[in-house]
Amino acid sequence: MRVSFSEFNPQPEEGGEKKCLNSELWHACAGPLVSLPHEGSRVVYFPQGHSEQVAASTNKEIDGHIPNYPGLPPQLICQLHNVTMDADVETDEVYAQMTLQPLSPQEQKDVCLLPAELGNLSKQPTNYFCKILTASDTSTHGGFSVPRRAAEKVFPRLDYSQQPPAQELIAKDLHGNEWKFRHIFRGQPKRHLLTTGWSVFVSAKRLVAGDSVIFIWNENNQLLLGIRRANRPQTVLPSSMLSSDSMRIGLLAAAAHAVATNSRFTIFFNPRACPSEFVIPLAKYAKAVYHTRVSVGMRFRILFETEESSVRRYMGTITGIGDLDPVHWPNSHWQSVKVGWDESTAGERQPRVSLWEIEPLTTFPVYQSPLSLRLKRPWPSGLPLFPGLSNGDMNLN
Amino acid sequence: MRVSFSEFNPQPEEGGEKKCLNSELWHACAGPLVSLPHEGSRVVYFPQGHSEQVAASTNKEIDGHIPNYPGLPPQLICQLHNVTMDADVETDEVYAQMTLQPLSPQEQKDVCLLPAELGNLSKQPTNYFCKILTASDTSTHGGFSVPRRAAEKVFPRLDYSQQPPAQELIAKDLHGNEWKFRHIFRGQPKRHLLTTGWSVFVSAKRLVAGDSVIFIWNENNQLLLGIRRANRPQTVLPSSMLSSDSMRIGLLAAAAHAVATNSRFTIFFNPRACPSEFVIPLAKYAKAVYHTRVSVGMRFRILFETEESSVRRYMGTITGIGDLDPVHWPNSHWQSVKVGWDESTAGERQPRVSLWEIEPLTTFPVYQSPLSLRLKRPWPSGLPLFPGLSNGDMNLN
DNA sequence: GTGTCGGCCGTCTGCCGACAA
DNA sequence: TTGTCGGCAGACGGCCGACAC
Repeated sequence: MRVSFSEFNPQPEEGGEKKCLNSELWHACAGPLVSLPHEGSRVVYFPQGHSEQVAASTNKEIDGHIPNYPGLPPQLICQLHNVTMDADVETDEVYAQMTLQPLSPQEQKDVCLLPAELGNLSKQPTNYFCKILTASDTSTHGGFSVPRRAAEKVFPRLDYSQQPPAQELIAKDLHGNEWKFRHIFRGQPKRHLLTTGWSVFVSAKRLVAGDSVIFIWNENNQLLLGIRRANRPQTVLPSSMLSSDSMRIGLLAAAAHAVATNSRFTIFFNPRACPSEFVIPLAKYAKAVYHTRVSVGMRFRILFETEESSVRRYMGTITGIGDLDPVHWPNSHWQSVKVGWDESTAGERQPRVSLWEIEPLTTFPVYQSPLSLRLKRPWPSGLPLFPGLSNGDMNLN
Repeated sequence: MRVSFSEFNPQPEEGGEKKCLNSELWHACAGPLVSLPHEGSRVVYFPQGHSEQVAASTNKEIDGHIPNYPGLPPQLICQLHNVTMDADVETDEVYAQMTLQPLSPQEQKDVCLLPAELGNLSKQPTNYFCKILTASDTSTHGGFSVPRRAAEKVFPRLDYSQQPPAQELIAKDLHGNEWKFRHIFRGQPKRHLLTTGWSVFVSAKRLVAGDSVIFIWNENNQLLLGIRRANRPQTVLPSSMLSSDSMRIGLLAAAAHAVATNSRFTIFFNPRACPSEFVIPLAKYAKAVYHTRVSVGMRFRILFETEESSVRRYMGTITGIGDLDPVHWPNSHWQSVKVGWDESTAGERQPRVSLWEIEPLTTFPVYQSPLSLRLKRPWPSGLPLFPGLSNGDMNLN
């Protein structure tokens, strides 16, 4: 039996909208913790974090100093004009392209939060599964063993009156290319397998054991297929196009140029390669910086992604508060919190986080007037204190 | 019979010198027209040409404007501290990494040419061959057919008393990895073939018909093996790391930063992707700009590389002289000569060249005092007129 | 429930000379 | 001189249930 899904909805995503891959598939590949700010909202852009992504991608050790740039503040309030989800042509790794426009000095003074900007939900799809490939899955000797719950939840139901039950699946990858697989339920004990078509997919995508595949059954009755590669540190290779110094200067200069000319600039966000998100919704940022009281010794929790692509909590204690790089990026909120982790396995966890990444634990009543908040150091000049807001105007939650 | 060459010279290139691949192999892959300036010499760097390389590599249409950068002149006299020949890890395409330091304003005034800087020879090796792969060469059905003259010139001589004559060849690729091939002389009529080992090389390097392989028998009795890919314009893909705008700003900012701080910066030169060399020996530049008289209507010749990797002459006529981009890069010598080509097949040839690329044809006595030269427009401010030089001091051939 | 293996075909790889351009 | 092909033998791909964890 041949089951075709594309006939129900002949490529709707290439209709009126811009060419942009399926949002659910993108988020499934990006992971449960990754969220993208909304188009049209205002965000805070951190050149320092952007530099870290480039440094991580070029495999250039940060060696302590990420240079700053004359006239470029450590955080930049921007209008987010455009967000495009896409995937690398070579590796299928997902990335987001964002077009940012720094607010003018006048606009920066008039900042007040809009309710629409509060939403920052990562719409992680539910009708999908993600499996880490085993040696047998990637071997040429056989096919792909589908976990039973996954097959029953995501794949179209087999006709079990057949012997053996089987069907043809057609799945679209991140670039819209279709892949055909024979889905069969056989063996002793019975199990779901993908046989014919699987090996060509593995070799075409150059998958190895440890990489993951993601199948999504989306609302248009289409089967989508993404991949997520295992962290192979040596994969990142030095570009032979531009020196890493030029790249790091380039991203700073592009932002500074946009500030100076009140124009737009474009950045790429690679969720799987990037240590931390460096484009944060303005409301999330403001809430964390102005409405969260932190101090040394305070306990907090944070979310991390597990190897199996689910979410778990880690607990830790704040051990210090201060600039990550006081020389080049003074008065930055980027990873300004030094932390220690509860679990010994957390030795590889980053020793610094940003305020908006953590959830402080308080044992006493939470309610505090925002005006009673005292930052440990003065607010950096150039960023307004939201003068249009008084106590109670910011309904954050 | 197994012939091993590496035993004569166990990895000498990784001894005292820096990790740098074989110069002859690099030049053979780069092509006969590509030359690299010498370490320690002075060069002229053209940000405009560098931008063109990046634009060509990112597949971003130049759309007329390559932005300039405040304080960055269109040509920069630099000390060339370091030249490293290397090859891309993914594609094996050769590139050169150069470390440049702009001369200080004082040094720019004291520029005078040294005899050692005159040499700019491309040491193209002689004991090598380059073959464009046929469909049969890249098919899984068979091996590699070695042209007879090539095998006799480059490969170690076979023991023709054997039936059939055969040997094992070991060749090192651009990264120093060894590849083994069975070299046999058989068939009716007799011909040289590479059989066992060839197909794994083809698939590992992802070679297709039209690509070229290069075998070199170097002075250390080692067999070297390079590849040169056919021009596949769609191969260049948009990087998902940095926007092309950021890259173009970045290379300019890196150079400007080096000028401002009197420090070094690093650039990459991709000879196969780059429209024109943008780091030119100072002597070559000076000779072309000061000692070559050009005018509209003058005939000239120029060298081009043929498909078979040899050199041939093209003839043309100068149709205009002036800035390529008068708005962003005024008073630049970069591709300041508009030309027309004699042959109709030259329609795809670039319509502009730089002075140092062409050889003007004069039917009258060539000797002219350099002081009699008159440029069509004043020398751009900031670049000295070699004040230390008088007629006769510059012995430029 | 699922990862790996032995068994067993069938297809494709890869070496050979024939033949022609 | 060399690009492509038919022929052929062997290797590997790939589908199956067995079996163990």
